[in-house]
Amino acid sequence: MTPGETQFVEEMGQFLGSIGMTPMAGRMWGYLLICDPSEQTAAQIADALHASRGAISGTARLLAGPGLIRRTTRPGDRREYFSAPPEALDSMLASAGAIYHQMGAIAERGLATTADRSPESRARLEELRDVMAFVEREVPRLVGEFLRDRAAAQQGRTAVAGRRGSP
Amino acid sequence: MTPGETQFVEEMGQFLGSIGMTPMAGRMWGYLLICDPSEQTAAQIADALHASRGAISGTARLLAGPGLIRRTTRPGDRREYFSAPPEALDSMLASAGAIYHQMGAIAERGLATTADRSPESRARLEELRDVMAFVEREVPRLVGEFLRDRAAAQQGRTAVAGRRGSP
DNA sequence: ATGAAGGTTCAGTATTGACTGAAACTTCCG
DNA sequence: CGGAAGTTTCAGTCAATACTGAACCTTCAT
Repeated sequence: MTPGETQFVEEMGQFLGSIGMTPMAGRMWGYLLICDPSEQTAAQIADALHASRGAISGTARLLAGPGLIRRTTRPGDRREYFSAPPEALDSMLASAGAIYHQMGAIAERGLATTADRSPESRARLEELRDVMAFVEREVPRLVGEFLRDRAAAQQGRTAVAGRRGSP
Repeated sequence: MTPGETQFVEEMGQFLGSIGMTPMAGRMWGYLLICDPSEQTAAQIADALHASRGAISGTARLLAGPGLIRRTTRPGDRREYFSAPPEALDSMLASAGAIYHQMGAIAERGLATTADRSPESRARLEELRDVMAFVEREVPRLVGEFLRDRAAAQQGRTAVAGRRGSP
């Protein structure tokens, strides 16, 4: 890896580390976003990140859970190949949505346990719950829309690219 | 606090703790969502959460930064009062948006440092950047829309409530 | 079978960072 | 000016946890 790539990987590590994932998860995902070829073995990743195989193993499970990475195998090859698939972004936004869901659930439980309190007292929690419910409902719809549009645009671009360079 | 309220506060602490904030920040915010009266002094909060003054002070700065809590003062009262204002939700969603922004920025820097790589190699990062840009742009718009609608609904409900109970 | 290679698990370590509590600072009152 | 009330700062402690590395398990080739 070039110094710039190392820095990118490290930044992603710090970033995902700061929002609840482990730094190693960020590094591994970051590396899988820029590596060539796009599929890499555990040994290759461990080597590139100067990490132990144990860390890669555990982190791979962590990332594969919410679908951030894909694990593939090849006939006649006992190794596993990891990659950051295009669907990873959907998965990431989906798990972001899960956060809103959790928050809404906590608010709901809070409301249940303060059922006897004054309406003004409960208003804050009610608002929290309502906003979370709205975001949880609408954001996936919005993102789905975007992904559909982008897929269509991609198709168009490919068709144009096919005709490219023909004078 | 009742056991149920304590549990709510603790859940919020664990939750915000798990996504990058400190547990104490979650507890404090949770407490400010359910406390009565809605404005509380640092001493009251420290007492309710069995926490040190120092922790409350530091956490208050942490929460006030992104606007999750409001600090108010009263004439002839040297104490500061903390509360979770209605705008807190906007602020929260805004700082959630900041996360997408950060991610987009990291992707952008990654693209800058891999400028000489093949298009296929950079496609993953480009997609990440594009999706982040889209979410960062559209989600605040969506939320703004919701808040406006809710404000309007609130107004209507208040008018109806004023006529309530008159057969 | 036996061995090699890939993968997982887990006890141990090292580091991080959240919280405490005391001291210092600020602001207001007598 | 002296002091009391409130707040902030910070060094120190303690707990959480991310990572290492060795042992173990599994699968395939010879």
